[in-house]
Amino acid sequence: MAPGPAKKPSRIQQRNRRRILDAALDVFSGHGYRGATLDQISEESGLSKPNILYYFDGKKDIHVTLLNQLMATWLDPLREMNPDGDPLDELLAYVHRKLEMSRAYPRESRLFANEILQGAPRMGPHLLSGLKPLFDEKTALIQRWIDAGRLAPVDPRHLIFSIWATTQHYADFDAQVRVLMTGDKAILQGADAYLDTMFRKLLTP
Amino acid sequence: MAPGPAKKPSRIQQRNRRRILDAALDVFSGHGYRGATLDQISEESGLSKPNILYYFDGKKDIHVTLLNQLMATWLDPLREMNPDGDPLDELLAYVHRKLEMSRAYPRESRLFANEILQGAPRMGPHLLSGLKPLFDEKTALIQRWIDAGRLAPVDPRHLIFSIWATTQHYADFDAQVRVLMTGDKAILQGADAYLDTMFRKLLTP
DNA sequence: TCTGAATTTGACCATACGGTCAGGAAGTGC
DNA sequence: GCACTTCCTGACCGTATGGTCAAATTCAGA
Repeated sequence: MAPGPAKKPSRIQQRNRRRILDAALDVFSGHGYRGATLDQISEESGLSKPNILYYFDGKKDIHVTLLNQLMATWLDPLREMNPDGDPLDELLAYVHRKLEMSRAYPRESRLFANEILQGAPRMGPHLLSGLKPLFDEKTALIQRWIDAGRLAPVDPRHLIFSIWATTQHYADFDAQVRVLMTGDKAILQGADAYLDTMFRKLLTP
Repeated sequence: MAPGPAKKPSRIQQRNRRRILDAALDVFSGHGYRGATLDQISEESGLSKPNILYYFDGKKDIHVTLLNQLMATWLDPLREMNPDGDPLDELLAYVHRKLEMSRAYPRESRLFANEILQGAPRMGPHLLSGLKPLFDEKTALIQRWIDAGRLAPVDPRHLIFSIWATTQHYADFDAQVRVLMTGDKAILQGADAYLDTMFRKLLTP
């Protein structure tokens, strides 16, 4: 029987569950759900396959756990956008935070991209219940800023999309970016300056 | 023995190879390379599994064929950027063509995204030999336009990245976009107007 | 140190997968 | 109609995969 949810996890449980999830993040983000195997996760984590299944109810359970963890922190940058701040500053800060996430958590970005790319079969409800409300809230906020003349008039929804697309591109398409930017060490730094210019010009009233 | 490359393909061969590739595009773009199975391609195409292996040398052969076909047409919009045209017009037209590709060939876009996401294991050389030269050529062209004062000064490489990211986003993250834009039928039309504004403001000197 | 619970493992299972093969069905040219 | 090639299929194979289980090992508290 897998450790029930009632009792608090021992130190061993914490350590091994973390190991498994870390290895699984590597494997799932690199091969997609179906392409990932428990044996790979086993090898990468250093735990035997049956032992992994002692800590998780199965492959799907591991994947779902990862996606839940991800959703919990992935939207933080958007959540932090402050209605009382300066609109342009807030949005540019959001772009910056989002790009920083690409740098710090590329595997998480790719895990998410894989799931969406395949039609979000294991995440559809989460998107609707977790992401949609926040998205609606923030697009409404941006619209209010625009109506008040504090931002240039653009469709807030497409604005958010373009921020996500441009920032996540550096993590998700890393293999391509790397080939095309051979020799340039400071890719993300250049991206930061570029995106700042871009969104500043777009949004300045 | 699979049909050799020496003889011209019969009508049956043309039809069945096309069927297989079309089905395979569905399956590969939706599940990634490892996640796709010959049985799925078999069912989707209406051809038996051994028959599929009569036309192709194996799963890998089908995938490679798709990627080659893709590369041949995928870069056309970029290739068409005319050095003698008006810089701003050329770039905005490129954005428009790229977005149109997302609308017309979403499966191809996702096939490509899947491959890059997983580190381009079967496409790395292609990127270097096919994409890199074109990328270098066009970024150099844009830089010349900038040096001549005909475009606002931005990093041409990040400019291209941002065009790819924003346009392909609507195909690759379709599942997410659909959830967040419930009710809006004309998503791509709105995107077209938004991106036009965005890049116009960015690039106008 | 002893004891019961938590942790770990080797051996095993059913299924699914990519691929093969011998032979049958269907075209094609004469 | 006949012969020859092309096209197609059912049955099969070796391997990989997700998962199970009984038994062994380790751990934590008294």
